[in-house]
Amino acid sequence: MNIIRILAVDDHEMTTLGYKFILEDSEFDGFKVHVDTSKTFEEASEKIRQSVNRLPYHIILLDIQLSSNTEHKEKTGEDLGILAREVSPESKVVFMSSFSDNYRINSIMQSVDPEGYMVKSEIDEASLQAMVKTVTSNPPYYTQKALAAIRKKMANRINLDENDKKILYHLSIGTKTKDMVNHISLSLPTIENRKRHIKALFGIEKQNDQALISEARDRGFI
Amino acid sequence: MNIIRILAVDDHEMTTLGYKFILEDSEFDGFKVHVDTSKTFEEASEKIRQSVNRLPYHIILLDIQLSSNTEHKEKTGEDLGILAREVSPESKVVFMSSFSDNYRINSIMQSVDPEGYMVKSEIDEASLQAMVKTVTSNPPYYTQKALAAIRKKMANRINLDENDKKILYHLSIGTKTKDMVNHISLSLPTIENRKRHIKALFGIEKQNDQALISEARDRGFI
DNA sequence: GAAAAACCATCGATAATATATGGTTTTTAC
DNA sequence: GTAAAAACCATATATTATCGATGGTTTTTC
Repeated sequence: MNIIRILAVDDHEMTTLGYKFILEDSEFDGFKVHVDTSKTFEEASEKIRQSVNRLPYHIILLDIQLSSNTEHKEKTGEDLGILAREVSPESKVVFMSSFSDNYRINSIMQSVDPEGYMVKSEIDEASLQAMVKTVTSNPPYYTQKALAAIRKKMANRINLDENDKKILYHLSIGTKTKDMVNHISLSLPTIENRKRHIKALFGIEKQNDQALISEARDRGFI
Repeated sequence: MNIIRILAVDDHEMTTLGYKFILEDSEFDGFKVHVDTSKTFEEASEKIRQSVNRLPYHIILLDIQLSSNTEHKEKTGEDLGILAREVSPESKVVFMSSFSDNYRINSIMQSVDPEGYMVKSEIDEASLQAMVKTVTSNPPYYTQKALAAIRKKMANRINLDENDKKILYHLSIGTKTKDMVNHISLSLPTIENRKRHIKALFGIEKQNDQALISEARDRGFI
């Protein structure tokens, strides 16, 4: 009987234990599952590094929000995914996240391109089992909310460049326009100009920022 | 018992009859299914137009390749999808296509943004039933091959404009560079320049067109 | 090996973008 | 309500990117 080795990373131990108990008790065709767990970025990256010398993990399950030992640098599950791709390219990466917003999902789809993305509210025994089967045999596996976000993005004809997306992102988290110059390498008038330009693209000229944010969210940018 | 009204459009009658027999014989929770069929663009568009005056179709299943009565204008399932969106916006649109190439799927995701996309080789009784359930309650529904194409596209950081995509498309169907001026409103030197530029973006400078095509296919553009 | 096509480099023209400046309108905070 | 802050807008200039013309070299194709 083959063994599928899984590493589950989440700062809430109950969550990873849930995955472990469900998956190790499940019946699969032709294989059994073994689940390791980690609670921090450092612990998980160490386990991934060590695993590649012996038997790499088949699947790595990652929460996005991770509490870190070394508080000064905030490392997320996304960083862990990027690291996993580098040191353990054979492993399938699956995100298990509370986030179902477009910006996050789009970002992860580009930086990691994971074999799976599950929104936590949609995870249950059946979907966990289906995820393992699909990811090992015929990826990808996305739950419905992740799919809906992906669909929104795909349906979009408008393609904004990196700076435009940054502007929208900062707007959405409440950064003041005049402070954006500290995060984006553009001058203030240019940022104002681009905002006006994006509004025109969205067909919401002469309206305030709230309209812009809500339209951008609707179109899957944030 | 509620009735879910479906219109299935395919120029091969056997195919639509297959959908009809399977779905009308299926057991669903709380509803039954009735399937109308059409073989041509004209017949289907007429049925859709008439339906909105009485009871619009809940779901419209569209093949992409359609033979047309009036041979002079080639109307495809994609055009029918666009038309359906206009005249019957309540209806869910699902493509049932042999095409699983990225260019086609991307194009349809942008022009129609369908609630479902099924690659024909992946259609069976179970997936048909799952599609109807998902599309009516919580869209979208994509089969694995469609999902794989969508994933490829999403993972792409590079965004090419319409002209670039046209160039790649024409390359892929064997159009000669010097003939592209007839299909794209750019001069020959500009097209050559853009090809060089795209190659640079893809990291395949100083290589021939075959490499460009294969890289573009790999990245989900064609 | 000759013709066709693709490829490349340079250059002037054009269009898009960035930024500085100075102003008006709207929000926000007290 | 009012003063300060922020957002918004218009104009002008500089910079950059893109286009397309020309003429050449290299590679394919038959």
